[in-house]
Amino acid sequence: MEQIDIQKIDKKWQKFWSEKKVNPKNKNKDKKFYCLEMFPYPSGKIHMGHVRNYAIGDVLARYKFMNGFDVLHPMGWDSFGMPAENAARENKLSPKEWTKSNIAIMKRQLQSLGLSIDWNLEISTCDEEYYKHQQELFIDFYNKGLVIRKETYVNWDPVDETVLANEQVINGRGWRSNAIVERKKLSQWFFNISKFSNELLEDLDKLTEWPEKVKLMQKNWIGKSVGCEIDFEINESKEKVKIFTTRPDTIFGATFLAVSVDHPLSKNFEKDKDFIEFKKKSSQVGTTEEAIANAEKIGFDTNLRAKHPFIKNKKIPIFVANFILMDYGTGAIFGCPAHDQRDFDFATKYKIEILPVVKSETENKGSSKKMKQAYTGDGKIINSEFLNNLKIEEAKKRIVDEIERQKIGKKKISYRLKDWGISRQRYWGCPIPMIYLKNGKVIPVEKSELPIKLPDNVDLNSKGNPLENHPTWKKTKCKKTGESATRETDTLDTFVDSSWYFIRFCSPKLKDEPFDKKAVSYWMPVDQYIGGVEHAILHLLYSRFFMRAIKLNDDEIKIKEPFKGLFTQGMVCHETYRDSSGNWISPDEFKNIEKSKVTVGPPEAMSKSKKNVIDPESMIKIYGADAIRWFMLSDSPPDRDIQWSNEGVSGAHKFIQRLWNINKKILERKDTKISKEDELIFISKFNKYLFKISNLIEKFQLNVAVANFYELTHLMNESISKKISTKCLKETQGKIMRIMMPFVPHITSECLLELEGKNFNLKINWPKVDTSLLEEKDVTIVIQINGKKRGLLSTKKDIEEKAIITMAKNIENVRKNLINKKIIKNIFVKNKVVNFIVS
RNA sequence: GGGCAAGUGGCGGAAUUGGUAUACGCGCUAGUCUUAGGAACUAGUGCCGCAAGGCUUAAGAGUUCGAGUCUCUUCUUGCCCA
Repeated sequence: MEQIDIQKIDKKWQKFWSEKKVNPKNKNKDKKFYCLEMFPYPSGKIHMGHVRNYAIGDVLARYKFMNGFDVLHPMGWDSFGMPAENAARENKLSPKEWTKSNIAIMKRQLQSLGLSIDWNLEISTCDEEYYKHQQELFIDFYNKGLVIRKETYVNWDPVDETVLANEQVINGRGWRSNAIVERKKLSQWFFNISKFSNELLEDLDKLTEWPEKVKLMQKNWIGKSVGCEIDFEINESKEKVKIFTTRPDTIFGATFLAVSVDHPLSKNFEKDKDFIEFKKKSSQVGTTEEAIANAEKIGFDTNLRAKHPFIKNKKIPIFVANFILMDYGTGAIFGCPAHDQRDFDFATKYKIEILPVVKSETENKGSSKKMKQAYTGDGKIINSEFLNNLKIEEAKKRIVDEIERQKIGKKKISYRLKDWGISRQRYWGCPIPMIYLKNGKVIPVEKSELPIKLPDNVDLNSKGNPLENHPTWKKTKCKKTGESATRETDTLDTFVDSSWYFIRFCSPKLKDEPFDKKAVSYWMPVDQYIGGVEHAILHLLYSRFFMRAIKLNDDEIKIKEPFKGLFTQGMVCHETYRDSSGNWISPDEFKNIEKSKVTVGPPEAMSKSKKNVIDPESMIKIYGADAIRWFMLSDSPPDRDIQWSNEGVSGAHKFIQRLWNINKKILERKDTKISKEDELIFISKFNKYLFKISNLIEKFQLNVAVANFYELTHLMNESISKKISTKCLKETQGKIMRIMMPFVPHITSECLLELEGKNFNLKINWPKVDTSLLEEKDVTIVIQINGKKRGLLSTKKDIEEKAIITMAKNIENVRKNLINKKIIKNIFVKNKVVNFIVS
C-alpha cells in the first residue's frame, strides 16, 4: 500500500485554504453563524486542551460553512496578564516583545491544525488598537454610573502584589500565585455588576442552549436570598440592631442575637479584655466562608439584652459571634437554634434556650423535647401565636406583612454577588483612563486623548506597581483646565479584556469606535461559544454584564445575552508517573525507564507540575493534523474528559491511512456485474448514515459521529467487492469524504481531489439527505415470552397483529417455549415487539 | 458542610429516550502474508457452563406486559460553591 506523505498533504491544503478564503457576507441574518472558541492566552505553546477546543469548534464551523451559512469564525489573543511581566523579568525581554513572539509561535501552531479560522479578523487585547476602545467603553460606563470607586476590604495577594477579585481567590489563596490572601483596605474601581444581579439571574432561564450545570453555578454565585430586615431594640441603650434573615417564619424561635466582629455594636467593647481576646481568636480562623463554616463557633457575650419584637417581656442575649460576616446582609442575625445548624451548635455551646417552632408533618422530628440537631426541613409552624399551623412559606408572608405593618422592618432581597473589583496594581494591562485633580476630584480623560498608552520603559524589578514607580508617566494635565493632574496607575483586570472581545470580532478593524453597530446587530449573539467549564462563572458572567452595559449605553444595541449557545468541553488527561522517590516522570522519560521502578497513577488533567503533558506540535509532526484532530474527537463525549494514549493516536493515524487506501481501491476498481438492487441497498444505507451523522454533529455527539464514520468505512470497504457500479461507489465515496471533511479536512480534501479532480474550499456542499430512502421497508420484531427475548422476526413494515402473532408462534424457539403453556395475554406493539404472557 | 452530576465488558464508551444491552474504537486471542513486525488482512472476544441453557448495566426494592432508561433507599466516584 502507498504510504501517504502527511506533512506534504497538511501543508498543501493549509496553504490552499488560506489563499481561497471565504469572506463573511453580512447579508442574510437567518443564515448567519457566529462560531467562537475561547481565545487563548499567548503562553508561547499550544496545549492539547486548545487542540480539543478548536477541533470541536472547527467541526461545527466547517459543518455550517458546508450547509450554506455565513460563518464568522475568528481567533485572537487574550494577551494582557502577569506571565508576560514575570517572563520579562526572567528573560530581559519587554512584555510586549515577549507577547508578540509568543503570538507568532502559537499562531503558526494553530495554523498547523488546519482550522477554518479567518485570520483576517485576528485581534490582540494588548494592542493599542484594542485597548483604546476598551478605555472608551470604560469612560462610557463611567458616565452611565456603571463604574464606581469605593474603599473596601480587598483580597490582597502578597506575592503578586495585587488585588484579586473574589472569584480569583481559591481556597483562600491567589488563583495564580497560590499565596495566602490577606485582607487590606484600599480605594478601588468597581464595575457595578450588582445593579444587574436580578436580571443576570432571571435571564438564565432564557439561555436554553447552555448547559444546566453552568446556569446552576451562576445562579448559586449570584445567590439571591429573599428575606427581611428586622429591628431589635436593645433594652439598656435604646439602640437598635438591624438583622437580616431568610427565615422570618422562625422568629418565635429566636433565642439570641449574634453580630459580626466588625459590626458597629462591637465598637463598644473595644477596650474589653475578654473581647480583645475573643477578637484575636476569631481572626485566626480566616475570612473565607469555608474557614468560618468549618471553624468552631465561638461567641462573646455582650451582656446586652434585646427585646423580642413579638413575645412580650421576652429578652434575649446578644452575642458577638465569629460565624457572622459583616459583608452579608446587615452583619447581624437572630439565632433560631432549633432550625439552623450553626445556631444550634452555638446555642448548645453557650447553653442558650432551644425552642422548636417548626414541626414536620411526616416524621416525628422537630418537636421532640431534646433535639440532637437542627430541623431544617418542611413542616408547619408551632409555638408561634398567630403563625401557628401555617406552612413555612405562608408563615414567611404573614410575618413579613406583620413586620412591615408594625414598621419594625421590611422585606429585603439580598445577593451574594458583589461588585466587580477591576483595579490591578500591575503594569501589563489596560491603563484605566482616569486622572486625579489637585482638588481631590477624579475625572475621566477626554476621549480624544485615547489611547492612554502603556509606557515602554518601565522597571519591573522593583516591588509594587511599575506604573506608580515610573518617573514621568503618571504626570499629566487636565485637558479642560490645563491644571496638572495625576494619572490612575492601576490597570484593568484582564477579565475586562475578554468581556467584550467577541463584540470586537464583528468589526475588528474599525478605527474610531469599539464596534460597528450594524455588524454587531448582524453577528451577535455568538451562536455557539465553546470553551472550558473553568470559565463558567468568571468570564461568562462578566461578559453577560458587559453586553448589558453596552446595551444600556447604546439604544441601538438590542442584544442582552452575548452567547446563545454554550458548550463546555472536557479536559485532556494523561496517566501520571512517579519514580521510586516520588518524583513526577514525563511520558517520554517513562518510555526509557525500567517499568518496575515506576508507579503509574490515574489519568489526570495534563499539567506541567505533574509532567504528564503531551506537546501537540510534535504529535502533529509525527501523525499529522488529521490524526490528532480525529483522536481528540473520538471515544469520549466532547463534554467529558478524554484520556490521551499512544494507542489512541496511532489508531487514529492508521485510520487516516486506511481512508486513503480505500479511496485508492475505488479509483483502481474495474466494473464487474451490476445489480440495481444491491446499489439501492448500498445507497440507502449510506443515506441513513448521512442523516444520522448530520444530527449527531448538531447535537455535539461527535464521538458517536466518529463511530458512525468507522461503520461507513466498513460499509465502503465491503461494498467494493459487491455488484455495485464504480460510478456509484465513487459518487458515494465523494459524499463520505465531504461529511468527514469537518473532522479530518486534509485527507478528505486530498481524496476528493483524486476522485473528482477538483480542489474545494470551505463552501463545498454538504450532501443532501434523500428522505425517501430513509423509510424502512422491513423491520425486526422482538418476540418475548413473559418479557424475555425468545426470538426475532424479520418482516415487512406495518403488518397487523394477527399475522405477526401467527408468524411469531411458528418460530422454533418460541414454539418450544410455548409448549404446555397457556397464553393469558398478548402484548403487541406495531413494528417493535410481541410479548406473550403465559401462566 | 451544602449543591449538582454520574456509576454499563479488561479499558474509552454506544443504546432511536420505556421495547434486540454491550454499537464503534482500544486491548487481547488465533490464523494468513512476510527475512522481520510495534505493518496489513481474516476470524473471535460481557460473564458462568462441555453443552442445552442461565446470568448481566454499582447494590437493593418498586412501577410496568417489558427498566441501562422512570420512582425510592443505600453505597461509590467526580465536579462546583465554599
